[in-house]
Amino acid sequence: MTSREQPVRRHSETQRTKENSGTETETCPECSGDIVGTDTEERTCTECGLVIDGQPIDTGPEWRAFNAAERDSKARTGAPMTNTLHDKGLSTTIGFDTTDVYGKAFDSRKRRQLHRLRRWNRRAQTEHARDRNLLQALGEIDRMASALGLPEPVRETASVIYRRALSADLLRGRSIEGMASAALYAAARHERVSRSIDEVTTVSRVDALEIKRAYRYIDRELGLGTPPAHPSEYVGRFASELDCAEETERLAREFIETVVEEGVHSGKSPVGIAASALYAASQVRDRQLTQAAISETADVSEVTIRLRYREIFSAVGIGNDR
DNA sequence: ATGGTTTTTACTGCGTC
DNA sequence: GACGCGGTAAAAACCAT
Repeated sequence: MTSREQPVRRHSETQRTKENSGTETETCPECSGDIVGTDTEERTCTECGLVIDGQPIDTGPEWRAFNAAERDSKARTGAPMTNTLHDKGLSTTIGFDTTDVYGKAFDSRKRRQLHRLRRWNRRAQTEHARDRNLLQALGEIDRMASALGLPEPVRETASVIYRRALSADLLRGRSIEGMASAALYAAARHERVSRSIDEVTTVSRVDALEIKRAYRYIDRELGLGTPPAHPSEYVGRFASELDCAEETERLAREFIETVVEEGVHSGKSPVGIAASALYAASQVRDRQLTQAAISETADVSEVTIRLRYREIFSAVGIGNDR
């Protein structure tokens, strides 16, 4: 202990700085030191030891229980509210007691009735949950699709995929967001207007890893058999984003055709090939595009572009005469 | 988990404007 | 000196097993 006497006084008036700014910092009225402690315990000043509002709130129960059964019988509250359930956890559940409030056993007629009630109650709830789930997911798909400029048929396909996943019970423990993103990603590839995972990520509320995981899961479980993305699916967008010459884009597409026919592309990322083909084409024609610029818009490293475009050149039979 | 392949990161050096 | 490019080694990511 320090030799300094710690003053213990009650003081209910506190100065609050930064009134409405998220993190609330309190300052001691005596020495303007920092106040530590939460509502449930004593709050004290770190500098002078002044106790602020020293009447902690006990959030626990006011009764005591010595075993689980006793706790059950004394507790008057249930599970906390949650937003992860469609009804915030506030739905009715029909218990499994076989006795009425007086402890008298139900007759068989009553028991059958209860059984029916339980069943319909459960059905109504899960139907409801599914509807809400679907509604939210379809909304998300729509939003992301517009953001990515994907046409109507892709949204259709995405909804179908999502519905299939839902009815196949693939949603357990997975986020609606992630699943919706994955469904959209898969749909775009099926409709041959692929977007990269990275692109989907930019408009999704979940990260790339989750989308990837969800995608692989539904692709496998639903037997989607998603075809590999063709490099030329990316060329158009990259070209317009870089606003390069029409002719360069056309040449890039030619290169890609050749490369694909030769099979040089297998195993390599289609995005990288598309980017490199553009670079290669630009080198042949006007040399307007830099590796850095393409790397930026296509999200492919410059190294990869270098590696690929050399392969492209040798595949299309362009020597080192640039 | 593992191992093979591809991609990225980080860095260095060269020629040009 | 900044820029565009090439090359390399090592790390990281990816993918099938």
